[in-house]
Amino acid sequence: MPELPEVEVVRRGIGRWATGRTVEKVTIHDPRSLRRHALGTTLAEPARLDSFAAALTQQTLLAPQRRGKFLWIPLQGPAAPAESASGSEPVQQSLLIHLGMSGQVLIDDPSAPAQKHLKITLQLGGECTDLSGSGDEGSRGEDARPKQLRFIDQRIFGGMQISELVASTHPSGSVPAAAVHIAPDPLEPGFDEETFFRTLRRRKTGLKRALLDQGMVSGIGNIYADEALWLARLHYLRPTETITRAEAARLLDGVKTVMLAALEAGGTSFDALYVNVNGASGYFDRSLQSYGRTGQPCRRCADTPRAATIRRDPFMGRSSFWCPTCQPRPRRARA
DNA sequence: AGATAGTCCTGTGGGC
DNA sequence: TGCCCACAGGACTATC
Repeated sequence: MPELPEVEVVRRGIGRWATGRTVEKVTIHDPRSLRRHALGTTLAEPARLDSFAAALTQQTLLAPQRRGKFLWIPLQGPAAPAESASGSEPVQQSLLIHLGMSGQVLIDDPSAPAQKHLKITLQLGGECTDLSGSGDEGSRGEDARPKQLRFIDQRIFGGMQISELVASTHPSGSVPAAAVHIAPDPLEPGFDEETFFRTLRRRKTGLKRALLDQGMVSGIGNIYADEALWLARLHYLRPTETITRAEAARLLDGVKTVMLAALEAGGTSFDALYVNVNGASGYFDRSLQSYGRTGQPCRRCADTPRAATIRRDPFMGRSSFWCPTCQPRPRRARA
């Protein structure tokens, strides 16, 4: 399940291989991946899909951005004839991508066979202008060959849409309108711990529910929520209004620790034409401390007199994993 | 405002 | 072997 680290790996991959390239052709293999595109407009279905292709065609892909699990590519139109007469600021559009549960983005050779769950293909021309890639792979000549950006999604919880950029505290200065309700993520330079703490205290809900609320803090999914809570030694049902400043700091520390570790494990794995994603950053199998470890010994208290095994509780239609010794259940629990 | 339930999907795996 | 069903998950909507 792609959470923040996996999305960041994808962002870097797209930046390395697609920045500066121009969309020459858009193919929609499955319109369900555009479910959220042009929502709220009165466009009839065929026109709605056409508007996606039209908004992208001949646009240049600028450096991709991310907030939480939301990924977007700002678009730049063909050099417009002097339009300053109108005086109004042109609206800048972006291609907004969410990977959902099973989304992948690949940069592929056009001749590569279609993947089983291929949903959208962008034919890319031009040449990649990103200079951050290591010089040893992807020579200039290779970068100038036609490529395809492919969106693949087995379960179709993810999708693409065109969304206009609006001013924001995001480091890039803007976010897509369709993602304005998403809070800053803990790895964002402007993330404010004090705001996080105060928002948390004002809530009257359970700690994990708050962590999963993307409007409160973004980028955290079910897996990393459990891992961060384990690291911070906090129970997932702790009422948010009882969290102390020190506990909030510990929690954020846990969130950042697990995300950075996953990023390190997954960030090295993407290679030339395969912008890896799909959750499995390589981190999952090896380093998880609580998630999915039902009945297995907790690695922290294992050698103590109170050694416990990881428990699994049903929670919000999914599961919560926790250690009864390290994360004692509060007297007053709150879902 | 917050809680809850329902919706969108498909592959996997357990039970029989 | 094969069928059925529960389950997994993020984000959004509707309803209370």
